[in-house]
Amino acid sequence: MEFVGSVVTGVATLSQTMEDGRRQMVGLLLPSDFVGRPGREYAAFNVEATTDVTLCKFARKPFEKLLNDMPHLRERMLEMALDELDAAREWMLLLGRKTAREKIASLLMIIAKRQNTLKPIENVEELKFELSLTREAMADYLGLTLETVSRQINALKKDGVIELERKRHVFVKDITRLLNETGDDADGGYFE
Amino acid sequence: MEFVGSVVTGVATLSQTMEDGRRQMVGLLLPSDFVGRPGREYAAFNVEATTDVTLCKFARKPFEKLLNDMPHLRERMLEMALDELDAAREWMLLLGRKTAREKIASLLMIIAKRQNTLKPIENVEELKFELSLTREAMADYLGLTLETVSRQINALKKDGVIELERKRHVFVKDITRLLNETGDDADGGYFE
DNA sequence: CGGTACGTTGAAGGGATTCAAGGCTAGTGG
DNA sequence: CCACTAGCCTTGAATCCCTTCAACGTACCG
Repeated sequence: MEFVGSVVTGVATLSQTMEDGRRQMVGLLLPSDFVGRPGREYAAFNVEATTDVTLCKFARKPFEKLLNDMPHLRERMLEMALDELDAAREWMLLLGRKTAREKIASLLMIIAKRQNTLKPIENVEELKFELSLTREAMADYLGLTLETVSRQINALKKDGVIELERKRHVFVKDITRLLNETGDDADGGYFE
Repeated sequence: MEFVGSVVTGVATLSQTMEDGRRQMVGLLLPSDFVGRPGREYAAFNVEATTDVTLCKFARKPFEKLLNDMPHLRERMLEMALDELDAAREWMLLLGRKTAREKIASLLMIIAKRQNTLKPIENVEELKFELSLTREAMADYLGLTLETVSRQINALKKDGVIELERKRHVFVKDITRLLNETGDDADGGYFE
């Protein structure tokens, strides 16, 4: 924990593991996300890269000094922390109450949103993106087993909600169709 | 969302509800917890009091002004947000990977910790506290049904891990015994 | 005393897990 | 060049934990 930083390219995960090996992902770090916690010596969670990652890193101590000198930076940090908290709470709804199928659909939407920078153009109805996670990583994200992830992804494919290419490339013809599978109300903020 | 504030006495909850009624609690607000989000007009989640609550509240706009004038306040807000984020992540492990019994044990520990201000006296082995939540609220906290909550609480009682008085008062003779039921490693930070 | 909110308990059913086997693809070394 | 291995993914069958549905118990209150 000598450093803090920001993801520039690649994907990393934040996770927690129980003694017997059960694992839950608690953070998905995509480009622009912040890593580390100012004002804390130790790390509470495991950070792992799932692809090659380039990081823009700062030594923690000088960074903390910087926080004091630049009020805007701290303002930004607070904003980011609160956004993450909101995301964590959405995630809790997913983990606690959604079905396996809804979980998968939700994850696909989350990844799609983040990768496409989400232009607010309302006419976007198609979507194409890459899953940079293995089935196991998805399972850890969603609180499922990798078998269930595999089955549900293929079920969505069989039902024509998504199309797959080489297991990792997803193509969505009709976004609202996928949106309806997430269990979220209305458009889930996708078009805002 | 015209106000922000801090809980002084009582218990409130932060929750999210799906169209069909499924509900997940995403925040448990106990005395000293902060309510509301500076810099945001609308509320993303429902806040409900589960007991009578006294609140120390501030109009949001002046409070935001205060944040700019007092750097220490913003520092404190950031710290609180990051602590909440850590708590949310522990909660995610609970929701995604723990069994019903582990969930109940974990919830009991969480409430116990917060109500007893947790003196770091290591000799504490007994514990007595009140559940200010209904079975249904616990279910919403844990991502279970209220029936499962009821069954698991009574199972813990039958196994001698806890004792009950009038359904809401819990007495724990042997804390480590309860701790072992949570699925967390070691002491879960209880004695730190 | 009826009504309501909260809690318990039983029986049946189902969605996800567990266990097991096999397929696909890329990289490696003979 | 081609087995050969390793990592990832899929699929089936059986099992189990939790949910669902239903009935009943209890305490409090007008």
